Amino acid sequence: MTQPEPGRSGGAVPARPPRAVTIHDVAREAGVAASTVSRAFTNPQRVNTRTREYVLGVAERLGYRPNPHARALPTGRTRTIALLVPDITNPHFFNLIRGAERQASTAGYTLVLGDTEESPERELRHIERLAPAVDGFLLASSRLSDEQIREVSGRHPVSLANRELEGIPSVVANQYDGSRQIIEHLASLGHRSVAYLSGPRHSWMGQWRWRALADAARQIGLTAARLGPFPPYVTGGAAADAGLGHGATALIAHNDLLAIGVLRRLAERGVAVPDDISVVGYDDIFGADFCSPPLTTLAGPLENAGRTVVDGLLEKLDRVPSRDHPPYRVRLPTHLVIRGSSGPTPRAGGPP
Amino acid sequence: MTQPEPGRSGGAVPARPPRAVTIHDVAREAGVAASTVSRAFTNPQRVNTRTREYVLGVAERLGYRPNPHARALPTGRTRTIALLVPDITNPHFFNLIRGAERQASTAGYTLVLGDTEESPERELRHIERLAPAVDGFLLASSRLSDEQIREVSGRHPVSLANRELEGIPSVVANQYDGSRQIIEHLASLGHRSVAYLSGPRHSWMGQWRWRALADAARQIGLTAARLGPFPPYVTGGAAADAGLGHGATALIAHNDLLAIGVLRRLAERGVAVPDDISVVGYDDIFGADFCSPPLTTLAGPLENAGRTVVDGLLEKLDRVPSRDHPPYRVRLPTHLVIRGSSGPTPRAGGPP
DNA sequence: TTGAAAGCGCTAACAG
DNA sequence: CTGTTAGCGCTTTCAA
Repeated sequence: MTQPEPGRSGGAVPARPPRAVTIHDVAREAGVAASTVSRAFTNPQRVNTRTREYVLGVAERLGYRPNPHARALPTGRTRTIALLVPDITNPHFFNLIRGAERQASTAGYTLVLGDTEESPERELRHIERLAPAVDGFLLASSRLSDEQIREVSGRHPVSLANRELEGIPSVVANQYDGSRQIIEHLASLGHRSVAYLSGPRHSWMGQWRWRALADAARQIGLTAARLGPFPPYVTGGAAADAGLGHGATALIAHNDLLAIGVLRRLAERGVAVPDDISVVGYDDIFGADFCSPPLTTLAGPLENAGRTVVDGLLEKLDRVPSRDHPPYRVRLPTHLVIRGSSGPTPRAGGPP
Repeated sequence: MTQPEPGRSGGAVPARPPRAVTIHDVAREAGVAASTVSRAFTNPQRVNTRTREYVLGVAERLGYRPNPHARALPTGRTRTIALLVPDITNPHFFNLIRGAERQASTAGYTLVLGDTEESPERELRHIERLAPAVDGFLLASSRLSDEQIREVSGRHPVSLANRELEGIPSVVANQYDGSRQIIEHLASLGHRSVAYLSGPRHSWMGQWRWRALADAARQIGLTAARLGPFPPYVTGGAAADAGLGHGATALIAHNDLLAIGVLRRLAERGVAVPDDISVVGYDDIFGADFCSPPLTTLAGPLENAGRTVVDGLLEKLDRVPSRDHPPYRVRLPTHLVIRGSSGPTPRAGGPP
């Protein structure tokens, strides 16, 4: 037997009128004009201290909540921002999302989340759809071209994570230094030939990683090959076969998801890690420390990045439009977490 | 040298007026009244086919986008829903979130995400804050009491995931059957004494899990103890010590996060899994298949649950208020994924 | 310092 | 079937 739906007339709970208390209710109750109530909230210094306090008290007592939509209409400001990520289920983004959510929430903003599923078209469609509802966009690991991002940025406030573009606020983990750390680590272990298992063709980070790896390899004097692209998921195990075929002694995967997939495939093939081949990833995602062997990977401060990308956008939103201002651009330090998946080069012959 | 900010006057890109095209622009251009344009979008059948098509064409050409805030004002409907989860970074929720985001998006709704960080107070605060901006709430693994949920549900449309409450739409994975499967699996392996490592005190799922485990254990004739509560994170390794101290031959963790933490602690202690002790988890999260040993765990269709919880809410939102309607209540099937962390009971003596 | 009044963009009666 | 007219709740000139 189902009990009566609460909030319906006739139920145990008295059906309060669903209409929320407005600025007018407060005004009437406080004996002032609606505009004064409005000011008391949005421009406190422009109303007499005593009236303000009184009005605020009445509002409190009546349980007044400003209606964000009504507020958005005359001001054009919604106090909502959108975060678009290519893959909501990729652990890489978890902490980024959390950081962004926290920072937005702290600043009194609401965060809406969009999953672009690695598709530039979907990304644009999301932007299009969300544009009238939000004050700006946080684009994380955007799959758009530079052109497209500029275009979007010309139309709406934008802040970038894992991507840099002249004149647009951005935050990235320092992949250049990080990639060098990887190469140095591998070189110190005796490796002379490494392969980079690349991710999505449109991944800006990926291009950077490869460039940094190649630069460092050249300078240190070992050979680096770029293989792929491979899907940046644990299902990208095929990358392992490509790596094996290439003959490198160390595989550097586009991200940890792919690295874990590679680890698996290698295990299936009976290839020992790190004895036969070393594997390194990027991101230090959840799981990188307990896969087997635990993954050597480049870690970045993701939650921090999430907060920072929000800062970049808010800074832009609040900036006085007339003043010229250096664009907000942040590079966060990375560090190599050395675990069990990287080790000395296998010796060509048996023991001496 | 920084290039001029796009969208500023003086930049290379001409600064288009930021004012969006409205219903009036379309009306003027099409030579009809604004209300006709409005109807063409929201009530297509009430406008002459030819005018409608013409108007829609003009709107298209002008790049008209309805302003959701303006639309929300007279209707009270925002086409936005909020999803609140206790821990954004818990992989358990990833697929739930994705499912919800997809379903919402498909239905033309926008999803806003809130992280309650396992705190009932924060959960209420989020609801309070978001209430004027959304049409309803999706509460996943809510940490609120039944009382509190009823109260919230009396005030706003609510749909529940991982929780059931009379008269409120809900979706849960069938933990009862699932827990029985776990007990049967363990019993078939020869275990006679198991311990449940419990999670948050306010976890409704947790209480269910324990109840189901206890029932099944009693019926099948093995003893089950409830230990804890322990934090439901990988950092909850202390649960392993409690389990060891208790002397059970199988440990059933509140969730996979905790189970993975237990696995780790056990490894540190030199306790072999499953030879010395078996470990089972709940959720089949990302990583459960590649931790070591891979985790035996109860899997549920999370993405499906995400879609379903959205359906529950939309159904409620669109329901004719006057008609009595059976509450939308779904139980999704679960299945036990048997991996390497569960095995036969250790024999008391050595080999015979 | 405060009030009156005019919108923000859209919907929804109500006439015609 | 379509146009006119009020608002939705709030902000923001403009006067007083």
